[in-house]
Amino acid sequence: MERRAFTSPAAAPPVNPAAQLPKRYDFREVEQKWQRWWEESGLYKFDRASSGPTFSIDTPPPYPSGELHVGNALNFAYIDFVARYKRMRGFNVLFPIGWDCHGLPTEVRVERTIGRTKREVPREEFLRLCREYTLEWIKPMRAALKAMGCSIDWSTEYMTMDPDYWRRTQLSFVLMYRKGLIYRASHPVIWCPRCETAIAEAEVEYVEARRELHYFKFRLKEGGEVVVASTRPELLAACVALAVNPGDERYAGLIGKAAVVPVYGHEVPVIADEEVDPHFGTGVVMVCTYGDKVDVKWQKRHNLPVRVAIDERGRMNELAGPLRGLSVEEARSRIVELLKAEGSYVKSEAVESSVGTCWRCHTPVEILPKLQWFVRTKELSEEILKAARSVTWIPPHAYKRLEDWVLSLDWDWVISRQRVFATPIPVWYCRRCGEVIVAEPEWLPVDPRSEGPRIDRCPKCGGREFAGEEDVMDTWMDSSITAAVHAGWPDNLDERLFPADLQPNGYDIIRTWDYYLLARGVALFGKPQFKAALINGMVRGTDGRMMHKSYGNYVSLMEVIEKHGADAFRLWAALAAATGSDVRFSWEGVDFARRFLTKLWNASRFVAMSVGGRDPTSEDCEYSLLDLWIRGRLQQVVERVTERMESYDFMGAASELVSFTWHVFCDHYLEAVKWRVGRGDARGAAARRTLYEVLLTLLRMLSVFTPHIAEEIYQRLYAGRVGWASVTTAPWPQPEPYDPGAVEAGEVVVRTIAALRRAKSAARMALSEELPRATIYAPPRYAEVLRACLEDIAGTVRIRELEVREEGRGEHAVPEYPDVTFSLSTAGAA
RNA sequence: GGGCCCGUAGUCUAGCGGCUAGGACGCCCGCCUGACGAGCGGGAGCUCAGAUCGCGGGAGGUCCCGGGUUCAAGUCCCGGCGGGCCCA
Repeated sequence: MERRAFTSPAAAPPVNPAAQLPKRYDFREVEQKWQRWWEESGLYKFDRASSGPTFSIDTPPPYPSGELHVGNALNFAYIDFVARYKRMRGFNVLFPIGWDCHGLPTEVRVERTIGRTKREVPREEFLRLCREYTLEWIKPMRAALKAMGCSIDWSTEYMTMDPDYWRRTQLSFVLMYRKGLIYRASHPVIWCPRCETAIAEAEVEYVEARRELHYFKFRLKEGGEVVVASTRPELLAACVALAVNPGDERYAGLIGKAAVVPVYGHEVPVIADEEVDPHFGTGVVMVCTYGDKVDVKWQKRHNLPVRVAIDERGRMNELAGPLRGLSVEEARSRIVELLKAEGSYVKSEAVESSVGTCWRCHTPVEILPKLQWFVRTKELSEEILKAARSVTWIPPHAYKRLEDWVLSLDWDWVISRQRVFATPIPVWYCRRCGEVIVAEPEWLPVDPRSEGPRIDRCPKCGGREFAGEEDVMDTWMDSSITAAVHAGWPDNLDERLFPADLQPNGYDIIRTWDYYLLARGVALFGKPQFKAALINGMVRGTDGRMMHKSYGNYVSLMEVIEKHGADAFRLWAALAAATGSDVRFSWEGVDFARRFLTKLWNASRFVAMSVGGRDPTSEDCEYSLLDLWIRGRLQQVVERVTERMESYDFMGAASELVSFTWHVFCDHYLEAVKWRVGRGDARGAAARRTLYEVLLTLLRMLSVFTPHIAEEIYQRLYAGRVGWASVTTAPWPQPEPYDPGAVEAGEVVVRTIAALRRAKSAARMALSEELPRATIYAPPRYAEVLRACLEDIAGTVRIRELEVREEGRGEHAVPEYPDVTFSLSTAGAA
């Protein structure tokens, strides 16, 4: 029932508000304490019943890799800044969390962990293991998000591998199929012959390799011959054309003629294409289906036939005739022999080329045409761009990236994968007539790999036997509907939350995450799934390169948090670089942030000490000019910080807060009130009240970046008198009217005090040593305010007798106000 | 090859047409003040240290190069050079 004690904001927070602040700030203990309390008290839960304005965040579900890296952390830091700020601005914030579970990396890791491949284990068993390990790998990541102090509503947590999420993904498939936006067709895919699966372009690793470039002759049908160079002569059987550059006058006469493929004897046309490099080889390239990605493009562009010579295991098939049954490598040397025997072979030379390989097994990949499921994204392009233009992009040039991507797309989106751990495609085929049976919405979730359709007969031919689709969906099919799912789709879509107010992600996934979300938004809902996209930069290692374990510049988030604390990390993240640009990790930067927190803690100790057991808000106050000055300066800071938070300028907001707290509040104001803060009169009370209130306002704003220390100070110093359960959900400070004249006048006083202290120090006097006498010379407009603050100046600098004169000049000047000068008389002098 | 971003002191970073280009780290010098170094003492204080708490001061910059627009350009335009990301 401990939990119950925490659920009510009225329950006593686990600190004694009257206690003095300990000498040292122990972030290890403090941060965990508040993280636990925030979560257990449900402080950051989205309030479904509330009628207030909402703010919904489409949190990108992290991939359960086992460790939250600093890149994720930067993204989440930004999200949390926004969530906390909006909450304090009075919004009912939805900050959900989920896990994007499916995918090849998990399959591969599971295989490695159990030491067997997915083909050596029954599918059900393998899936069970994938789920189990995913749960394991989520644990440390969930812990890291909590250790960062993210104000996530954990009651929303979901996993894309949950049956309930499957249902949503599959429903989106069914709805899009019904709209005619999904079709099945044969299309080339990148194929790993060792893994026997299609893989995504992103999973191909290009390696530089030295290969033999073979030169051999094609006979022209009308007579004559042409020499072609290729690194893959074994694909001659799959040759469907020769291509030359249209600007290459050597071959101008060749275009349109027919050539005869050596060894095989079939005829292929000579075509012209701008993309042929006339300087490579002989300038004549053979087009095979498929040697590489360019072949795919050329085959499509020139409407060439498809001839497949390689099978799924990477062996040559019947079409390859004499090469049949050989592996690609064997076939390559064999065809060279055959060409030589035929007299078609010319020569070979070594060239450097990049070879696509499977990132997990490093086997060179092939391109094979396969029956696949597609989304008609090409024809949605215009609508997608229209939707994208209605979104606010932060920074604005992020839109350009998306636009370039959309316009450069050649193919529709292939959504089927020959894998295991993913959402199944809810489709069956009639064994007799091949009819496609797509699941009805009420059948979902369903796994056609182990379940049949809920019909007895094929609606077309009456057949009674069905084959379930073995292929599964691209994981982007799961994660491209998150905004809608967060808002309750399909069961109870909350219109207030959809489209999401904020879509935060890195620029590296604009072409995937943002693009797919937009495409699916348009396809399913006729609108974008988000209103604003906040695009963050990448985290680089201390050496400036992308952070990668293999580069040795990897820094673990948990290491940073353990050494310096979550607040230090968060503040560093805010200060490291402008929103949207890359940030370079630096231990010095984190250390700087931590030193600021020490400063804030010490300043708060001073305030606590000054206030003592009194209630500073109920004493009679006689404000001095300096009190009005700091209050005015604070208002300016509130305005600026608010402005910067509104434009997602975290660096601007955080540095404004840091420099004001440190270099205005501590360096000048605190020093200037030390002499009177302990006095029992109305001037002492004014200083105490001002210290107390200014610090609270700063803590409120700082809580966006450094919630733990802000909460600790608030709970110890303020919670007993102020009614907010937590400073992190207190109202954001509103700018209040202030006296600009007092700010201007106070500045003179503060600068004069600083100059006096410097002069005293230059005279090798201890600052605590009393100066017998000093005279300030100032023109009338300054003299007046300086006289009004005579006590402040004398008290702070410790001058027994201080006088302000309007005539004459002293030996030292105040740099900021050259008209103001002064003289000190050190001990002994008159 | 195409698109986008970037190029500011030894390092990192702000600056979005206008006072002597801000800030941080590092470096050098000085200092100790009623929150903000260590030890001793009941305390005024004393001792020590200062890479480790903090304060003050200082050195350090052809704002990548070349043109142009402008009374005025890190800041806008054009062209280079260099770096990065994405795509081909």
